[in-house]
Amino acid sequence: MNCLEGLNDKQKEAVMKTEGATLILAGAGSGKTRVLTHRIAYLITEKGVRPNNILALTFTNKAAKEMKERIENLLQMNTYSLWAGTFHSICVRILRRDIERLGYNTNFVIFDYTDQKTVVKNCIKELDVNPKHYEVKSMISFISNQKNKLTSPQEYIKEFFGDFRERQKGEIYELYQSKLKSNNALDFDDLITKTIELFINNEDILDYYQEKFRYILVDEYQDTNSAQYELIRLIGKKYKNVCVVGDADQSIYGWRGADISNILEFEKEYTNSKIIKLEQNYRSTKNILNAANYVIDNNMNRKKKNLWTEQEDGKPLCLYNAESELQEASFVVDRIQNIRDIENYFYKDFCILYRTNAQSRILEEMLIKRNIPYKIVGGLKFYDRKEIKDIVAYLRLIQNPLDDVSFKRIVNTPKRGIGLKTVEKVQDYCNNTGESLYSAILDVQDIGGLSKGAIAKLEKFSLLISKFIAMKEIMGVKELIEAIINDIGYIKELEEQQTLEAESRIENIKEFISVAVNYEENEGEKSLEDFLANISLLSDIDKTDETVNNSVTLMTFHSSKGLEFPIVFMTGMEENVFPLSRAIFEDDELEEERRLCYVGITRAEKQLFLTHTDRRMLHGKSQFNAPSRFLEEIPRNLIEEYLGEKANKRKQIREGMKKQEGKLFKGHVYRHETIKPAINDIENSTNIAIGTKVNHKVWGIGTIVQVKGEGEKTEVTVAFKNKGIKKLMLSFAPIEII
DNA sequence: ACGGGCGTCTTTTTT
DNA sequence: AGACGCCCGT
Repeated sequence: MNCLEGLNDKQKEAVMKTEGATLILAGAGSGKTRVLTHRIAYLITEKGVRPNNILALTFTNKAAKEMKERIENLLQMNTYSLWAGTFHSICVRILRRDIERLGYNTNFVIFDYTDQKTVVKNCIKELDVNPKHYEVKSMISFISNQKNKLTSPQEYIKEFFGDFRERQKGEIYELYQSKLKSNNALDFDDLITKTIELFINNEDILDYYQEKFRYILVDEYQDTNSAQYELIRLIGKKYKNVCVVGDADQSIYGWRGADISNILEFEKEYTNSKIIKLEQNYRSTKNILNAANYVIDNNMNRKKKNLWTEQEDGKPLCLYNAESELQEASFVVDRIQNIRDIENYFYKDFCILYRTNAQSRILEEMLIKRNIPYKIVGGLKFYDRKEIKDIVAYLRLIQNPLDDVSFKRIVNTPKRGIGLKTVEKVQDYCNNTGESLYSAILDVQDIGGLSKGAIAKLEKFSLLISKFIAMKEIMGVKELIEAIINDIGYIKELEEQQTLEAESRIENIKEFISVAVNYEENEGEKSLEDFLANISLLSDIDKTDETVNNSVTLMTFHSSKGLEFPIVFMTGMEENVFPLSRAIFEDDELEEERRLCYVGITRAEKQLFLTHTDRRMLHGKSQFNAPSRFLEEIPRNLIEEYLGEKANKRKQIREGMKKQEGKLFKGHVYRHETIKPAINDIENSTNIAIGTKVNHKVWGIGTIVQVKGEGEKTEVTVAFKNKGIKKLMLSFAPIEII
């Protein structure tokens, strides 16, 4: 076996530079996964490193799994002792061993976003602060930000003691954290920060892992946040054999705390670090790669690099301007069918990308209508379905009886006549004794103020849970789930409803059981806690059904990171959609959108389609958006516009425009162009366009930044000098066009 | 305790 | 458009 076979010089260098810190700047499609796997194989065979001395951090569990499989193929040995996984799953593994040192139990559960919302809501209520001032969503991201910066609630409160609002935010954070602890629960960020805390407070444990993980590899390094950076720094401090692979141009998780400056920090932290650049792209045709290079070049805040390919020019990019999202969907599906028929591609070779999950619906409907098999990544959120969350809540309470959030979810699901008032009384009791809800109802007589009926019902419930806890000891996960469903009569209740919705819920539950079967067949360890951690740490990519074989893939641009497809459709290429409206006025956010666009383009191997529509239903309203600025950033000679048979009229209009403007794609013509109405209303069109200057009776001069609706209902958003942004009904507003 | 109905709000990406 | 929360009647 030769670990260097088939690699180019740079790749070889990256594989062989095993000692010391290495920063691999790997452009899109430059074979970084290949380098990582070969590097690990090289470490094992050539350097005699034992697999259990290697830690590989990946972005999804799927990537970890694939990496292990490839190494196994390369080396013909099993990689059981190699730790490869996401930051989160690796941290769970570490915490399961030693989290007791931090005062948690090793059977802790992981709280997802829904649980976090519940906890934050409780905190706001309990602290009796004005909920208007502290939106749940922004509190969660506030807390997440603090954790990623490794700021404790106490530190935050201390720092902002003088500022009432900030201090109160700190207090919510503090209460949130203590609630998590009393529930014996960790949120996603805690998995990282608690591991760091464990290391910092326990030198022996840190030392153990420093010795264990002598070689560390980190994939998708551009998307790590400061906490993750700190974690790597701690573990790697002793041997400094840290190899990170990333591409700053593909950093798309800034909103989640990912920090590109980690790349700069890396060079500072590891003074003798070696930087290796992989710039040859093996994935895409010249046309596609050029388009990507041109687009990303518009980002000011970036190091130039030269990504090149030996491949042929390939087909030009195909641009399509639809009237509506329906027409857009129908175009995409037409092309898929057509190309598959004529050019020998399979359905699995196609991928449809969009900016937001909400855009998938129309595409799905069209695919169903035309009988094309497809799978959708994310969006669907199988594990967010009520019926699944209910069953999971049972499992969580069984595995961690301190979990009050799950307790409250299921105490009256299915209906047992235990209402809010009763639960509140138990909660009051618990607030005094410090017990968990489940523990309190074990001695339900001790709780004051409950009616006889309530006591009986609670007793029955506590017996039920106790029984399940006993069953857990002797049953596998699948068996346990089936026992629970039978016992509580969940499916029976649904069957009685006899609705389509109930039917699909039953289907989902069956699907969930097969998830458990799968888990028991494939996973080495088979505990309930491991099962639960497993399902909560799955990325959207991990969750997609691998068994659906030959189908078109639909997903967001974000989910597509790290993947590749022969033929890619980038849909919804419109201002306010992509880039998203809120990113347009923020330079940083706009640049991140552009990187996202770059990620999208570079997914394509052979052919790339770009579609945009004149009119799109968004949030229940018709919107007219100009074509995305990213389209203008692609040189015109790389693009061929698709004009279907119905487009003759359109073609004439466009030809006319071309003559007028001289060029269609040069400069920012589109954005200042009159909003194009749907063809049939052309007679009714007005001169209102984005960029039009208007004079308002009261507010003076302003610029139109958005136009929504049509006809009498047209609503314009105008940015006034010094007066801010106002929404106006065109038909009533006292404005005139300047 | 529970469910229906009405009004309000919000609009991203996710481990 | 859709989710969510609140209120009221049973």
